[in-house]
Amino acid sequence: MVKQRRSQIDSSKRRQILPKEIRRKQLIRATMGRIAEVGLSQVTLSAVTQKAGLSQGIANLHFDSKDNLLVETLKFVTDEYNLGLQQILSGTGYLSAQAKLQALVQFQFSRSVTEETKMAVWFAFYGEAKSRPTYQSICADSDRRAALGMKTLMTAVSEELGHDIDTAFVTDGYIALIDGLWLSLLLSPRKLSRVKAKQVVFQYLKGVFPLWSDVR
Amino acid sequence: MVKQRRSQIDSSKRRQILPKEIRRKQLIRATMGRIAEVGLSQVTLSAVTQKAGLSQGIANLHFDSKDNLLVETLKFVTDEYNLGLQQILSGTGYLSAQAKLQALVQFQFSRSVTEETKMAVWFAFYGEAKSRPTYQSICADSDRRAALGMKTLMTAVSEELGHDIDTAFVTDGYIALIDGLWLSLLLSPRKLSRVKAKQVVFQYLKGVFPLWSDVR
Amino acid sequence: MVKQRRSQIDSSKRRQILPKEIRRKQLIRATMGRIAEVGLSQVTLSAVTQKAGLSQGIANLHFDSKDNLLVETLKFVTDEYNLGLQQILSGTGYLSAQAKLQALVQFQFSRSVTEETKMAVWFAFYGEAKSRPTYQSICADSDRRAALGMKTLMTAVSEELGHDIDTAFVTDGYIALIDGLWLSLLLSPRKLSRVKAKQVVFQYLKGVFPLWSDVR
Amino acid sequence: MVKQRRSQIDSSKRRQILPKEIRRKQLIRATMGRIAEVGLSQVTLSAVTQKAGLSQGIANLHFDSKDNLLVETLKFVTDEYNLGLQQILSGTGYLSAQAKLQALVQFQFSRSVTEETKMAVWFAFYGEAKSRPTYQSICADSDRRAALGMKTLMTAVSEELGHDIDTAFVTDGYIALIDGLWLSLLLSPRKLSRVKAKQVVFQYLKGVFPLWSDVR
DNA sequence: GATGAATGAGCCTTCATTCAT
DNA sequence: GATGAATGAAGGCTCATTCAT
Repeated sequence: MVKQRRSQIDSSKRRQILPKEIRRKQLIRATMGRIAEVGLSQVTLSAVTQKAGLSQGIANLHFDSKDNLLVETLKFVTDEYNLGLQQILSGTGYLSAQAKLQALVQFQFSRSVTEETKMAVWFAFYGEAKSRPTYQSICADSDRRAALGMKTLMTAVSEELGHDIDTAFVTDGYIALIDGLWLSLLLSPRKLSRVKAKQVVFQYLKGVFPLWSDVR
Repeated sequence: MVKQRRSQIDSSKRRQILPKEIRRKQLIRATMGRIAEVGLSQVTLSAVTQKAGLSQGIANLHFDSKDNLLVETLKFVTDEYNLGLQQILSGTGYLSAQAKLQALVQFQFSRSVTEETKMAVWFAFYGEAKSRPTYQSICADSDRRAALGMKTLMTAVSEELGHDIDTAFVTDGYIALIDGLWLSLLLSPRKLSRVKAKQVVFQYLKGVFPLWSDVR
Repeated sequence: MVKQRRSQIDSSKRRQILPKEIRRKQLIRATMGRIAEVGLSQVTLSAVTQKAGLSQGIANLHFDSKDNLLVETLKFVTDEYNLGLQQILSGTGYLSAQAKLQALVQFQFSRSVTEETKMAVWFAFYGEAKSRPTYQSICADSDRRAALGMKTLMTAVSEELGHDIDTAFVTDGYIALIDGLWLSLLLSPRKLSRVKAKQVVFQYLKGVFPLWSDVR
Repeated sequence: MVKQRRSQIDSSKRRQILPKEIRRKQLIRATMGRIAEVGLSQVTLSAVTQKAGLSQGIANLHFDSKDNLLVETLKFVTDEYNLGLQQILSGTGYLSAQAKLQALVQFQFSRSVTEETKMAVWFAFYGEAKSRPTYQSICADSDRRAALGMKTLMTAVSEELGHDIDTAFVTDGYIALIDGLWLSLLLSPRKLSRVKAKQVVFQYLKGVFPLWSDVR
C-alpha cells in the first residue's frame, strides 16, 4: 500500500490545479452575488455554495473558513480593479497624460467596473472595514496604490497644461468624487446615470484644470 | 441552593426604572458603539445590552426585534444629521447664501458629524442598504431631502454671484465629494484630516464658482 | 413608624378578602379562556392577565407561580363539576334512583357543563395529567369521588328495577361513555350534538337495564 | 486549548450517517417518549435529541421546526393506528362481521395500541387539538375515516344478526366508549385493566345486539 | 395591594465546520 | 477531491418572575 508520490512534472497534477482555481473563482463569484443580493451580514456558506451549484462543504475545503472566503472575495474585486487601473496608468502606448486621464474616467465608469454587483461588494466591505483589520488593510493597500498612480497622472496632466497646482489636493478631491459617485450609483442608480456621473467628473476636472480645453 | 443576598454596596446592579425614551437612546448608543467596534455583521444583542450595562432581554422589550433596533439606530443617526442640516439651510438669520454654504461645509466636517462612530454607522448601513429595502428607503429619503436643500442653496449662491451654472450638476458633485471625503475620513483618517477635507471642498467650490473670492 | 397591626375583627380586612377572591376568580376565568383559545402549552401569564384586564405581575401576586395558577384553575373546574354532581346524587328530594340518573345525564350534558371552554380545559389537563403528578392526583381524586357516587346510584337503579347486574361494570362503562362523548363534543361538535349525545347514553342505559321502560 | 483526540474505544460518540427515514423515526420515537414523560407542553428539542442520543441541531435538520416535528409525531401515531384498523376492517379473509368486530375490540385493546406512551401522545394532542387547527384536522381526518369503517362493520353485524338498529347511533356510542376507556386506561391503569376494558365493551355490544350469543 | 419595567434563564433556530462515505 | 449528514456553539427571542415605584 505504498502511496506513489506524484512527480512534479506529472501533467495530471497540473490539470488538477486548474480546476482548483476554477472552483475558487466559482465560489468567489457566488459570494459576490450573495453579497449583492442579501448583504454581507446575511451571507451564508450554504447559500453561496448552493448558488454555485456545489456542495455544502466545498467552501471550507477550498478556503478553509468563511472568513477567508470573504477576504479572498474582497481581494479578487480589489485586484481586478487595480489591474485595470494600472493598465491605464502605466499604459505603454504614446498617450498623453490628458488622454490617459480621459481613459481613466471612462474606465472608472465603465459598465464592467460599475456593475451593480461589484459596487455592492465594494461598499459592503467598506462598511465593515473600519472594524476588521484584514479588510481594512486590503482596502488601504489598494487605495494607496491607486492614489499613488492617480497622483502621478494628475501631476503629468498639470505639467502638460503648464498649471501650477497642488496635485495632492486635486487627487484627493478626484478620488473622493469618484467614490462618492459610485456610492450614488449604487444607492440611487435612477437618479444618477453613468453618463451623468462622468459629466460631473469632467466638470470637476474643468474647474481644476481651467486651461484644459477638450475635456470629454 | 443558597440564595445570595445582594450587598447593599453593590448599587451598580440595582434595578433601575427609567423612562422609555432614555432606555431607547441608551440602547441605540450602545448599538452605534458596537457597530463601530465590530461591524454591523458582528453586532449581537447580548454585546449591545452588555455595553449599555443592561440585561439581555431589554433590547427586545424596547425594540421588539434586533432588526428593528438596527433600523431605529439608522433612523436616529439620519434624523440627527438632517436636523443639523435643516437648521443651517433654513437658517432664519440674515446670512447670505455664500455664508450658509460655508457654514454647511463647516457643519459637514464638524467633529460632531464626522465622529468616528457615526461615520462607521453611516457606511455600515450604506454597505447593506442595496439589499435591505428598509435601510434603502431610510437612506434614500434622507438623501433626497438633503439633496433638495443643498440644491436650493447652490442655486442661491450661484444667483448671488451672478453665475449661470447647472446647479443640479454642481450639487451632485458636491454631495459625491462630501460622501467620498467622509469615506476617506473613515478609512484612512491619518491620511486625510478634517481640515484638509474642507480645503478639498473649498477647492471644488472655487472651481465651480470662479467669481467667489473669499472662499474659506 | 410603628406599623399598626390590624385587629382581626377589623371589618376593613374582611372587605379586602372579598376582592382577593374576586381577583383570583378573574384570573382563573381568563386562564380558562386562554387554554380554550390557544391550548395549555401556549398559555402565557401576560396573555392571561391582559385578558383579565389586569397588570402583568398580578398573577404571581395572587398565585405565587404560573404552575400554581394552572393547578388552581384545574381545581376550580373540577370542584364546580363535582359540586353539581353531588347535588344531584345526594339530592335530598324524594327522587327515585331512576329519576336521579335521568337528572344526572341531563346535568352532564347541560349547556353549563359541556360549555366549550370547560371541555377544552378539561381535556387540556387530561392530556398532561399522565406526566404531572399534581394534575394527576387532582383528576384522580375527582374521578374517584364521582365514580363512587355514580356506582351507588347505579346500584340503586338496579335495585329499583330488580336487576341483578355487576354495577361496577356498568359504572365503568357509563363513565367511559360520558368521557368519550365529551371528547367527541369537543373535537367535532358539528358531528355530535348534545341531544344526540344524551340519546346515545340512554341507548346504553336501555341496553344495561332492559327493564327500564321510560328511559328519557 | 488542547484539542482532545477522541479515543477509538469511545464509539458511542462517533458520528454516524443513517438514512433519512431512520433518523426521522428515531426522533419521532424520542418525541413520543418525552411527551409521555413530561407532557406536550414541556417537550423541548434538546431533551428529545438527547433522548435519541443525537445532537441538538438534528431535529431542525430533519423536521425544519419543532412544531413540524410534533405534527409528524401525531401523524405517525395516527397513521399507525389507522393502518391496523383498516387491516382488520377490510380484512380479506372470510371472517364474519361478528368475528371482525371481535378482532377489532382485541386490536383496540391490544398491548401495542394501548401502550402507555401512545395513549399519552394521543391524549396530549387531543388536549391541544381544539386550539390548533393542524392537530385538529389530523385528528378529525383520522376519526372520520375510522368512524366510517366502524359504522360499516356495525351495519354488517346488525345484518348478520337480523337486527334492526340505528347503526349510526351504535357506532357513536361504540367510539365514545373506546375513547373513554382509553382515557381511563391512561389515567388510572390500576383501576382499569385491558381485560376489564374489553369486558365493558362486550357488555355494551351485548346490550346493543341482544341476539349476539357468543360475544367474547 | 397594584403596576409594569427590568431581569435572566432557557428555548428554538441557524449555520460554520467536521468528517464518514 | 467531493459530498452532505451530523455536530454543537452561539444567537435572537420569550416569558415567568422580581421589585422599585
